Amino acid sequence: MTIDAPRRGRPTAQQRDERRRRMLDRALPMFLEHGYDRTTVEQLARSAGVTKRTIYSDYGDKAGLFVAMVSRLAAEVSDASASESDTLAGLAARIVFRTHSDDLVGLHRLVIAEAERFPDLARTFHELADQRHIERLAHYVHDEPGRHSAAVAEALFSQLLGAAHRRRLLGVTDAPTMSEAVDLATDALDKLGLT
Amino acid sequence: MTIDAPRRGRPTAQQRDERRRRMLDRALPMFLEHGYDRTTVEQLARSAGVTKRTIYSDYGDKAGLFVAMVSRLAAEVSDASASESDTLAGLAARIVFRTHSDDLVGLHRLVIAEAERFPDLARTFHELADQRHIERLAHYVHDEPGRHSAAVAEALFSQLLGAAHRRRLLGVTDAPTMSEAVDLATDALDKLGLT
DNA sequence: TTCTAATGACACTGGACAGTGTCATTACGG
DNA sequence: CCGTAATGACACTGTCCAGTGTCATTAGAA
Repeated sequence: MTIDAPRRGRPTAQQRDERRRRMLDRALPMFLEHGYDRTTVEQLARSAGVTKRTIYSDYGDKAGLFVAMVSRLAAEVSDASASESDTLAGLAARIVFRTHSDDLVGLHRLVIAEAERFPDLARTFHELADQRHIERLAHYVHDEPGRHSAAVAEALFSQLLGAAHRRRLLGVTDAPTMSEAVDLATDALDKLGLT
Repeated sequence: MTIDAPRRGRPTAQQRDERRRRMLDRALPMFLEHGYDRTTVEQLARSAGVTKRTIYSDYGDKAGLFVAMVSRLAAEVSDASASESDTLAGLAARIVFRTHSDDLVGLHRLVIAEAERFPDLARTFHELADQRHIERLAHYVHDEPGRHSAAVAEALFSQLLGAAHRRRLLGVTDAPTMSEAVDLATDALDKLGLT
Protein backbone atom coordinates (compact mmCIF):
# COMPACT_ATOMS: atom_id res chain seq x y z
CA MET A 1 0.00 0.00 0.00
CA THR A 2 2.60 2.48 1.07
CA ILE A 3 5.44 3.59 -1.14
CA ASP A 4 8.85 2.77 0.25
CA ALA A 5 12.20 4.53 0.66
CA PRO A 6 11.15 8.14 0.86
CA ARG A 7 14.18 10.38 0.72
CA ARG A 8 14.62 13.72 2.31
CA GLY A 9 15.56 16.88 0.56
CA ARG A 10 14.66 18.32 -2.76
CA PRO A 11 13.78 15.61 -5.28
CA THR A 12 15.08 15.41 -8.83
CA ALA A 13 12.72 16.68 -11.48
CA GLN A 14 11.84 13.12 -12.37
CA GLN A 15 11.15 12.17 -8.78
CA ARG A 16 8.98 15.18 -8.42
CA ASP A 17 6.87 14.24 -11.39
CA GLU A 18 6.54 10.69 -10.13
CA ARG A 19 5.37 12.00 -6.79
CA ARG A 20 2.81 14.25 -8.34
CA ARG A 21 1.47 11.38 -10.39
CA ARG A 22 1.48 9.02 -7.42
CA MET A 23 -0.52 11.44 -5.33
CA LEU A 24 -3.28 11.41 -7.94
CA ASP A 25 -2.99 7.68 -8.60
CA ARG A 26 -3.20 6.70 -4.97
CA ALA A 27 -5.91 9.20 -4.13
CA LEU A 28 -8.49 7.29 -6.14
CA PRO A 29 -8.40 4.01 -4.20
CA MET A 30 -8.30 5.96 -0.97
CA PHE A 31 -11.34 8.05 -1.78
CA LEU A 32 -13.11 5.04 -3.24
CA GLU A 33 -12.59 3.06 -0.09
CA HIS A 34 -13.45 5.64 2.52
CA GLY A 35 -15.34 8.38 0.74
CA TYR A 36 -14.28 11.99 0.63
CA ASP A 37 -14.88 13.05 4.20
CA ARG A 38 -13.48 10.00 5.87
CA THR A 39 -10.27 10.04 3.89
CA THR A 40 -7.66 11.99 5.81
CA VAL A 41 -4.87 13.97 4.25
CA GLU A 42 -2.50 11.91 6.36
CA GLN A 43 -3.76 8.71 4.69
CA LEU A 44 -3.47 10.25 1.26
CA ALA A 45 0.07 11.30 2.01
CA ARG A 46 1.23 7.99 3.46
CA SER A 47 -0.35 6.06 0.63
CA ALA A 48 1.54 8.13 -1.93
CA GLY A 49 4.80 7.94 0.00
CA VAL A 50 4.78 11.63 0.65
CA THR A 51 4.16 13.93 3.59
CA LYS A 52 1.17 16.13 4.16
CA ARG A 53 3.45 19.05 3.51
CA THR A 54 3.92 18.07 -0.11
CA ILE A 55 0.23 17.56 -0.69
CA TYR A 56 -0.56 20.99 0.70
CA SER A 57 2.10 22.73 -1.32
CA ASP A 58 1.16 20.93 -4.55
CA TYR A 59 -2.62 20.93 -4.33
CA GLY A 60 -3.48 23.51 -1.72
CA ASP A 61 -5.79 21.30 0.29
CA LYS A 62 -7.79 18.11 0.26
CA ALA A 63 -10.42 19.56 -2.05
CA GLY A 64 -7.71 20.60 -4.51
CA LEU A 65 -6.31 17.11 -4.70
CA PHE A 66 -9.79 15.66 -5.08
CA VAL A 67 -10.70 17.96 -7.93
CA ALA A 68 -7.41 17.33 -9.69
CA MET A 69 -7.88 13.60 -9.37
CA VAL A 70 -11.43 13.51 -10.67
CA SER A 71 -10.65 15.91 -13.51
CA ARG A 72 -7.75 13.82 -14.70
CA LEU A 73 -9.78 10.62 -14.56
CA ALA A 74 -12.77 12.11 -16.31
CA ALA A 75 -10.50 13.25 -19.11
CA GLU A 76 -9.02 9.77 -19.37
CA VAL A 77 -12.44 8.20 -19.55
CA SER A 78 -13.39 10.54 -22.29
CA ASP A 79 -10.29 9.64 -24.30
CA ALA A 80 -10.37 5.94 -23.60
CA SER A 81 -13.22 4.75 -25.79
CA ALA A 82 -12.11 7.02 -28.59
CA SER A 83 -10.56 5.25 -31.51
CA GLU A 84 -10.41 1.50 -31.52
CA SER A 85 -13.96 0.56 -32.37
CA ASP A 86 -15.62 0.45 -35.73
CA THR A 87 -19.08 -1.02 -35.14
CA LEU A 88 -21.98 0.28 -33.09
CA ALA A 89 -22.24 -3.01 -31.23
CA GLY A 90 -18.55 -2.93 -30.39
CA LEU A 91 -18.67 0.62 -29.12
CA ALA A 92 -21.81 -0.10 -27.13
CA ALA A 93 -20.27 -3.11 -25.47
CA ARG A 94 -17.13 -1.21 -24.55
CA ILE A 95 -19.17 1.60 -23.06
CA VAL A 96 -21.15 -0.87 -20.98
CA PHE A 97 -18.03 -2.60 -19.80
CA ARG A 98 -16.26 0.57 -18.87
CA THR A 99 -19.11 2.38 -17.18
CA HIS A 100 -20.03 -0.66 -15.11
CA SER A 101 -16.47 -1.25 -13.94
CA ASP A 102 -15.67 -0.96 -10.26
CA ASP A 103 -13.43 2.03 -10.76
CA LEU A 104 -15.82 4.06 -12.83
CA VAL A 105 -18.81 3.20 -10.70
CA GLY A 106 -16.84 4.20 -7.64
CA LEU A 107 -15.79 7.44 -9.24
CA HIS A 108 -19.35 8.10 -10.27
CA ARG A 109 -20.48 7.49 -6.71
CA LEU A 110 -17.94 9.94 -5.39
CA VAL A 111 -18.93 12.64 -7.83
CA ILE A 112 -22.63 12.16 -7.11
CA ALA A 113 -21.99 12.19 -3.40
CA GLU A 114 -20.08 15.45 -3.63
CA ALA A 115 -22.17 17.04 -6.37
CA GLU A 116 -23.51 19.57 -3.91
CA ARG A 117 -20.08 20.60 -2.69
CA PHE A 118 -18.32 20.43 -6.07
CA PRO A 119 -20.96 21.34 -8.65
CA ASP A 120 -18.41 22.30 -11.29
CA LEU A 121 -16.74 18.98 -10.92
CA ALA A 122 -20.03 17.18 -11.41
CA ARG A 123 -20.65 19.17 -14.55
CA THR A 124 -17.19 18.44 -15.88
CA PHE A 125 -17.65 14.78 -15.15
CA HIS A 126 -20.97 14.71 -16.91
CA GLU A 127 -19.63 16.45 -19.99
CA LEU A 128 -16.45 14.46 -20.23
CA ALA A 129 -17.90 11.09 -19.38
CA ASP A 130 -21.60 10.74 -20.20
CA GLN A 131 -21.91 13.39 -22.85
CA ARG A 132 -18.87 12.19 -24.76
CA HIS A 133 -20.21 8.68 -24.82
CA ILE A 134 -23.49 9.90 -26.20
CA GLU A 135 -21.78 11.94 -28.89
CA ARG A 136 -19.69 9.00 -29.88
CA LEU A 137 -22.74 6.80 -30.15
CA ALA A 138 -24.41 9.44 -32.25
CA HIS A 139 -21.82 8.96 -34.99
CA TYR A 140 -23.11 5.45 -35.51
CA VAL A 141 -26.82 6.12 -35.57
CA HIS A 142 -27.05 9.19 -37.75
CA ASP A 143 -29.09 7.51 -40.43
CA GLU A 144 -32.04 6.34 -38.38
CA PRO A 145 -35.18 7.42 -40.22
CA GLY A 146 -37.34 10.08 -38.69
CA ARG A 147 -35.42 10.70 -35.50
CA HIS A 148 -32.52 12.89 -34.57
CA SER A 149 -29.37 10.92 -34.07
CA ALA A 150 -28.65 12.76 -30.84
CA ALA A 151 -31.97 11.67 -29.36
CA VAL A 152 -31.49 8.10 -30.49
CA ALA A 153 -27.98 8.06 -29.11
CA GLU A 154 -29.19 9.32 -25.78
CA ALA A 155 -31.92 6.72 -25.64
CA LEU A 156 -29.37 4.06 -26.43
CA PHE A 157 -27.04 5.34 -23.76
CA SER A 158 -29.90 5.25 -21.28
CA GLN A 159 -30.60 1.68 -22.21
CA LEU A 160 -26.93 0.68 -22.09
CA LEU A 161 -26.66 1.75 -18.49
CA GLY A 162 -30.23 1.44 -17.35
CA ALA A 163 -31.39 -0.36 -14.26
CA ALA A 164 -28.23 -2.46 -14.21
CA HIS A 165 -26.08 0.60 -13.70
CA ARG A 166 -28.37 1.84 -10.96
CA ARG A 167 -27.85 -1.44 -9.20
CA ARG A 168 -24.12 -0.98 -9.60
CA LEU A 169 -24.27 2.48 -8.07
CA LEU A 170 -26.19 1.10 -5.13
CA GLY A 171 -23.68 -1.71 -4.81
CA VAL A 172 -26.18 -4.54 -5.09
CA THR A 173 -24.53 -6.29 -8.04
CA ASP A 174 -20.99 -7.00 -9.21
CA ALA A 175 -19.31 -5.65 -12.29
CA PRO A 176 -20.21 -7.54 -15.47
CA THR A 177 -17.59 -9.51 -17.35
CA MET A 178 -16.81 -8.46 -20.90
CA SER A 179 -19.07 -11.15 -22.30
CA GLU A 180 -21.92 -10.07 -20.03
CA ALA A 181 -21.31 -6.53 -21.19
CA VAL A 182 -21.66 -7.64 -24.79
CA ASP A 183 -24.97 -9.31 -23.93
CA LEU A 184 -26.25 -6.22 -22.17
CA ALA A 185 -25.28 -4.09 -25.16
CA THR A 186 -26.95 -6.47 -27.58
CA ASP A 187 -30.16 -6.43 -25.57
CA ALA A 188 -30.15 -2.68 -25.44
CA LEU A 189 -29.69 -2.33 -29.20
CA ASP A 190 -32.38 -4.88 -29.70
CA LYS A 191 -34.94 -3.17 -27.52
CA LEU A 192 -34.52 0.07 -29.38
CA GLY A 193 -34.74 -1.66 -32.71
CA LEU A 194 -31.23 -0.67 -33.71
CA THR A 195 -29.22 -2.86 -36.01
CA MET B 1 -36.04 25.94 10.75
CA THR B 2 -36.01 25.25 14.46
CA ILE B 3 -39.04 24.07 16.38
CA ASP B 4 -40.12 26.42 19.11
CA ALA B 5 -41.25 26.17 22.72
CA PRO B 6 -39.44 23.09 23.87
CA ARG B 7 -40.62 22.05 27.28
CA ARG B 8 -38.71 20.24 29.92
CA GLY B 9 -39.73 17.08 31.60
CA ARG B 10 -41.41 13.95 30.40
CA PRO B 11 -43.62 14.62 27.39
CA THR B 12 -47.14 13.40 26.95
CA ALA B 13 -47.56 10.34 24.76
CA GLN B 14 -48.72 12.53 21.92
CA GLN B 15 -45.81 14.91 22.26
CA ARG B 16 -43.47 12.00 22.28
CA ASP B 17 -44.87 10.64 19.03
CA GLU B 18 -44.69 14.04 17.46
CA ARG B 19 -41.05 14.32 18.47
CA ARG B 20 -40.19 10.95 17.06
CA ARG B 21 -41.83 11.87 13.80
CA ARG B 22 -40.20 15.29 13.71
CA MET B 23 -36.78 13.80 14.19
CA LEU B 24 -37.25 11.71 11.07
CA ASP B 25 -38.99 14.49 9.15
CA ARG B 26 -36.33 17.06 9.84
CA ALA B 27 -33.44 14.67 9.35
CA LEU B 28 -34.10 14.47 5.61
CA PRO B 29 -33.59 18.15 4.75
CA MET B 30 -30.57 18.23 7.03
CA PHE B 31 -28.90 15.24 5.43
CA LEU B 32 -29.90 16.44 1.98
CA GLU B 33 -28.31 19.79 2.54
CA HIS B 34 -25.06 18.78 4.18
CA GLY B 35 -24.60 15.09 3.45
CA TYR B 36 -24.24 12.41 6.04
CA ASP B 37 -20.83 13.20 7.47
CA ARG B 38 -21.21 16.92 7.62
CA THR B 39 -24.54 16.81 9.39
CA THR B 40 -23.96 16.94 13.13
CA VAL B 41 -26.17 15.35 15.71
CA GLU B 42 -26.45 18.74 17.28
CA GLN B 43 -27.93 20.15 14.06
CA LEU B 44 -30.34 17.25 13.78
CA ALA B 45 -31.45 17.79 17.35
CA ARG B 46 -31.92 21.54 17.10
CA SER B 47 -33.77 21.22 13.84
CA ALA B 48 -36.23 18.79 15.39
CA GLY B 49 -36.63 20.89 18.54
CA VAL B 50 -35.06 18.20 20.65
CA THR B 51 -31.78 17.63 22.46
CA LYS B 52 -29.02 15.26 21.45
CA ARG B 53 -29.97 13.23 24.47
CA THR B 54 -33.33 12.31 22.98
CA ILE B 55 -31.84 11.37 19.65
CA TYR B 56 -29.35 9.08 21.29
CA SER B 57 -31.93 7.41 23.48
CA ASP B 58 -34.41 6.95 20.63
CA TYR B 59 -32.10 5.97 17.78
CA GLY B 60 -28.86 4.95 19.42
CA ASP B 61 -26.63 7.09 17.25
CA LYS B 62 -26.43 9.09 14.07
CA ALA B 63 -26.33 6.00 11.89
CA GLY B 64 -29.45 4.68 13.58
CA LEU B 65 -31.40 7.82 12.83
CA PHE B 66 -30.14 7.83 9.26
CA VAL B 67 -31.18 4.24 8.65
CA ALA B 68 -34.59 4.81 10.22
CA MET B 69 -35.14 7.88 8.09
CA VAL B 70 -34.18 6.26 4.80
CA SER B 71 -36.13 3.11 5.54
CA ARG B 72 -39.29 5.03 6.29
CA LEU B 73 -38.93 7.12 3.15
CA ALA B 74 -38.19 4.18 0.92
CA ALA B 75 -41.32 2.48 2.21
CA GLU B 76 -43.36 5.60 1.50
CA VAL B 77 -42.00 5.83 -2.02
CA SER B 78 -42.96 2.27 -2.60
CA ASP B 79 -46.51 2.87 -1.44
CA ALA B 80 -46.97 6.21 -3.11
CA SER B 81 -47.39 5.25 -6.74
CA ALA B 82 -49.57 2.32 -5.79
CA SER B 83 -53.20 2.71 -6.61
CA GLU B 84 -54.34 5.78 -8.40
CA SER B 85 -53.27 5.12 -11.94
CA ASP B 86 -55.01 3.07 -14.56
CA THR B 87 -53.00 3.58 -17.75
CA LEU B 88 -49.43 2.72 -18.57
CA ALA B 89 -48.77 6.25 -19.72
CA GLY B 90 -50.15 7.68 -16.49
CA LEU B 91 -48.10 5.38 -14.31
CA ALA B 92 -44.99 6.07 -16.36
CA ALA B 93 -45.42 9.81 -16.06
CA ARG B 94 -45.94 9.62 -12.33
CA ILE B 95 -42.83 7.50 -11.93
CA VAL B 96 -40.81 10.00 -13.92
CA PHE B 97 -42.13 12.90 -11.93
CA ARG B 98 -41.51 11.27 -8.58
CA THR B 99 -38.07 9.85 -9.26
CA HIS B 100 -36.83 13.12 -10.74
CA SER B 101 -38.10 15.21 -7.83
CA ASP B 102 -35.61 17.06 -5.68
CA ASP B 103 -36.40 15.00 -2.62
CA LEU B 104 -36.10 11.63 -4.22
CA VAL B 105 -32.99 12.56 -6.17
CA GLY B 106 -31.44 13.84 -2.97
CA LEU B 107 -32.34 10.70 -1.12
CA HIS B 108 -30.95 8.62 -3.94
CA ARG B 109 -27.73 10.59 -3.77
CA LEU B 110 -27.43 10.00 -0.08
CA VAL B 111 -27.99 6.29 -0.39
CA ILE B 112 -25.50 5.99 -3.24
CA ALA B 113 -22.96 8.02 -1.33
CA GLU B 114 -23.28 5.79 1.71
CA ALA B 115 -23.78 2.52 -0.14
CA GLU B 116 -20.39 1.33 1.05
CA ARG B 117 -21.10 2.08 4.69
CA PHE B 118 -24.75 1.02 4.69
CA PRO B 119 -25.01 -1.78 2.13
CA ASP B 120 -28.21 -3.18 3.60
CA LEU B 121 -29.82 0.20 3.35
CA ALA B 122 -28.86 0.46 -0.31
CA ARG B 123 -30.38 -2.93 -0.96
CA THR B 124 -33.57 -2.01 0.85
CA PHE B 125 -33.80 1.21 -1.08
CA HIS B 126 -33.32 -0.59 -4.35
CA GLU B 127 -35.96 -3.16 -3.60
CA LEU B 128 -38.52 -0.75 -2.22
CA ALA B 129 -38.00 2.02 -4.75
CA ASP B 130 -36.64 0.82 -8.09
CA GLN B 131 -37.77 -2.75 -7.98
CA ARG B 132 -41.31 -1.88 -6.96
CA HIS B 133 -41.60 0.56 -9.81
CA ILE B 134 -40.47 -2.07 -12.25
CA GLU B 135 -42.94 -4.60 -10.90
CA ARG B 136 -45.75 -2.11 -11.14
CA LEU B 137 -44.85 -1.31 -14.73
CA ALA B 138 -44.77 -5.01 -15.47
CA HIS B 139 -48.50 -5.27 -14.76
CA TYR B 140 -49.18 -3.03 -17.72
CA VAL B 141 -46.94 -4.64 -20.29
CA HIS B 142 -47.62 -8.32 -19.75
CA ASP B 143 -49.04 -8.85 -23.18
CA GLU B 144 -46.12 -7.70 -25.28
CA PRO B 145 -45.51 -10.39 -27.88
CA GLY B 146 -42.34 -12.41 -27.66
CA ARG B 147 -40.77 -10.79 -24.64
CA HIS B 148 -41.03 -11.28 -20.92
CA SER B 149 -42.98 -8.52 -19.28
CA ALA B 150 -40.35 -8.20 -16.56
CA ALA B 151 -37.65 -7.51 -19.13
CA VAL B 152 -39.81 -5.05 -21.00
CA ALA B 153 -40.72 -3.30 -17.76
CA GLU B 154 -37.09 -3.00 -16.79
CA ALA B 155 -36.20 -1.60 -20.20
CA LEU B 156 -39.00 0.90 -19.86
CA PHE B 157 -37.88 1.87 -16.39
CA SER B 158 -34.36 2.37 -17.72
CA GLN B 159 -35.71 4.63 -20.41
CA LEU B 160 -37.97 6.53 -18.03
CA LEU B 161 -35.02 7.55 -15.92
CA GLY B 162 -32.21 7.38 -18.42
CA ALA B 163 -29.66 10.07 -19.06
CA ALA B 164 -32.01 12.71 -17.66
CA HIS B 165 -31.96 11.08 -14.25
CA ARG B 166 -28.18 10.80 -14.36
CA ARG B 167 -28.05 14.52 -14.94
CA ARG B 168 -30.33 15.01 -11.98
CA LEU B 169 -28.08 12.91 -9.76
CA LEU B 170 -25.11 14.98 -10.84
CA GLY B 171 -27.09 18.13 -10.20
CA VAL B 172 -26.68 19.60 -13.67
CA THR B 173 -30.40 20.00 -14.39
CA ASP B 174 -33.50 20.98 -12.46
CA ALA B 175 -36.47 18.82 -11.63
CA PRO B 176 -38.96 18.49 -14.50
CA THR B 177 -42.46 19.89 -14.17
CA MET B 178 -45.35 17.48 -14.38
CA SER B 179 -45.91 18.32 -18.02
CA GLU B 180 -42.26 17.76 -18.81
CA ALA B 181 -42.48 14.47 -16.99
CA VAL B 182 -45.40 13.47 -19.19
CA ASP B 183 -43.35 14.30 -22.27
CA LEU B 184 -40.38 12.31 -21.02
CA ALA B 185 -42.62 9.35 -20.33
CA THR B 186 -44.25 9.58 -23.74
CA ASP B 187 -40.87 9.66 -25.45
CA ALA B 188 -39.71 6.67 -23.49
CA LEU B 189 -42.77 4.61 -24.37
CA ASP B 190 -42.37 5.68 -27.95
CA LYS B 191 -38.76 4.67 -28.24
CA LEU B 192 -39.50 1.21 -26.98
CA GLY B 193 -42.45 0.87 -29.31
CA LEU B 194 -44.95 0.54 -26.47
CA THR B 195 -48.49 1.73 -26.91
C1' DT C 1 30.61 26.85 -5.20
C1' DT C 2 26.83 29.09 -3.06
C1' DC C 3 22.24 30.17 -2.69
C1' DT C 4 17.60 28.66 -2.97
C1' DA C 5 13.66 25.52 -3.74
C1' DA C 6 11.47 21.35 -2.49
C1' DT C 7 11.16 17.96 0.57
C1' DG C 8 10.78 14.58 4.97
C1' DA C 9 10.32 14.36 9.83
C1' DC C 10 7.71 15.67 13.43
C1' DA C 11 5.56 18.39 16.76
C1' DC C 12 1.94 21.47 17.49
C1' DT C 13 -2.49 24.21 17.47
C1' DG C 14 -7.21 25.04 17.05
C1' DG C 15 -11.56 23.55 16.17
C1' DA C 16 -15.12 20.39 15.58
C1' DC C 17 -17.89 16.81 17.05
C1' DA C 18 -19.68 12.14 18.92
C1' DG C 19 -21.17 10.56 22.84
C1' DT C 20 -21.84 10.83 28.16
C1' DG C 21 -22.92 12.52 32.89
C1' DT C 22 -25.67 15.25 35.92
C1' DC C 23 -29.53 17.51 37.56
C1' DA C 24 -33.82 19.85 37.56
C1' DT C 25 -38.35 19.30 35.56
C1' DT C 26 -42.51 17.24 34.07
C1' DA C 27 -45.87 13.45 32.79
C1' DC C 28 -47.31 8.89 33.44
C1' DG C 29 -48.54 4.52 36.00
C1' DG C 30 -49.90 2.42 40.02
C1' DC D 1 -50.26 10.86 45.78
C1' DC D 2 -45.65 8.75 44.84
C1' DG D 3 -42.16 6.65 42.37
C1' DT D 4 -40.30 6.45 37.92
C1' DA D 5 -39.58 7.39 33.00
C1' DA D 6 -38.49 10.71 29.66
C1' DT D 7 -36.90 14.93 28.81
C1' DG D 8 -34.20 19.75 28.40
C1' DA D 9 -30.21 22.24 29.75
C1' DC D 10 -25.59 22.22 29.72
C1' DA D 11 -21.05 21.09 30.76
C1' DC D 12 -17.55 17.87 29.81
C1' DT D 13 -14.31 14.34 27.80
C1' DG D 14 -11.83 12.14 24.37
C1' DT D 15 -10.65 11.91 19.85
C1' DC D 16 -9.76 13.06 15.34
C1' DC D 17 -7.98 15.89 11.91
C1' DA D 18 -6.93 19.99 8.84
C1' DG D 19 -3.53 22.91 8.40
C1' DT D 20 1.04 25.17 10.04
C1' DG D 21 5.81 25.90 11.84
C1' DT D 22 10.49 24.45 12.22
C1' DC D 23 14.57 22.38 10.94
C1' DA D 24 17.63 19.32 8.73
C1' DT D 25 18.52 17.51 4.14
C1' DT D 26 19.13 17.27 -0.70
C1' DA D 27 18.90 18.83 -5.77
C1' DG D 28 18.90 22.43 -8.94
C1' DA D 29 20.21 27.23 -10.41
C1' DA D 30 23.18 31.09 -10.73
